[in-house]
Amino acid sequence: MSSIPPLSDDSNDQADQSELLDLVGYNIRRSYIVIQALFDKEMEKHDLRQAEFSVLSVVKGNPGINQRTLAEALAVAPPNLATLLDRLEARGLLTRQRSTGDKRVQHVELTKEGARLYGRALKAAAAADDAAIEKLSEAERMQLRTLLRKIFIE
Amino acid sequence: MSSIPPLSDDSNDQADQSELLDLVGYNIRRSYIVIQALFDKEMEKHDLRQAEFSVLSVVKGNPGINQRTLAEALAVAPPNLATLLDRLEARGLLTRQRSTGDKRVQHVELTKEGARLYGRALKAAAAADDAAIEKLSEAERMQLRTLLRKIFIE
DNA sequence: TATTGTTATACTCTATAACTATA
DNA sequence: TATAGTTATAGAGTATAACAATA
Repeated sequence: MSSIPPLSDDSNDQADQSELLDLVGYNIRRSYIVIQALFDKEMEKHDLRQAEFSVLSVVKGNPGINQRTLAEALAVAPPNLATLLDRLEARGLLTRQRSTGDKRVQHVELTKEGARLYGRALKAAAAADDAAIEKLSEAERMQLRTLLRKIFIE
Repeated sequence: MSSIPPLSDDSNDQADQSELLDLVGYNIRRSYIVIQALFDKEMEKHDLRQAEFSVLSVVKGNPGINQRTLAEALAVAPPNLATLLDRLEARGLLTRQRSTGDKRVQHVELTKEGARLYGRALKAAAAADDAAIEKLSEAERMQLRTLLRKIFIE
């Protein structure tokens, strides 16, 4: 006489999450988790966090940018940008220079060392990016960037 | 004789961030910030955070799911799931029931109140989602979900 | 009065180590 | 020994209030 096994504790089950997957927001969130992990792992080598990398990038592309414009471009709150810049300045990666015109304003620029580090970090960032989207064709990658941009560009 | 104006403090400039925008990861990050803000605002009405909403959703779709499977499905660390469930259970939205087979396992289910709240919250979530992707056609929305899923589905 | 940037601080999210009880 | 779940805690990220200096 065979005994009836206990009800499954669904030990090896995969959960159905179809309602969540219908939401674009949830798909963005999950993708963000994956790409963030890959990015952080690459960036560790250069001792840079995401926000720090993006600061270096925008400062490099906009030498002498002021902090307000920088904070706005990166969607970072001004108090958090201040401490971000403190760290990067202490590491000798950038400089803050008081404006001669409006003395409230500070102009931010990369140092040579900052530009050098950013150059290396950009390659690492591109590598992480590639790893995350390895399953996408070149056309799909372009498409993805375009679609996402419609969400956050005003 | 006209005086020369001081160098621009780029007061109204927009920063060039083309190198960042080439990275899919950065586009995901920025979109995530936008959609998250819309989502949170909608969810406030139901006193639910993102992680709490996703727990309710997966439990509703998988009644009796155990915590390990739930944690894995949502990419939430077990200790954080435990405190998440504490709060939801204290609010009477779900129950944890010790398995009769394996007494280490707990089975999670929504209460009637939990199911009711989730029903309302899902509508709010869909509204936030729609607001974020209002510029996308139906075909583009589908496309976006498909592309993103290729990043985080193993 | 408004703006740029700072300091201090609090809150949330996420991650890890150490534990329990069961298997 | 390994697994399910918990507790405690630390860290990072983000947000707000109050301030100083300048416009």
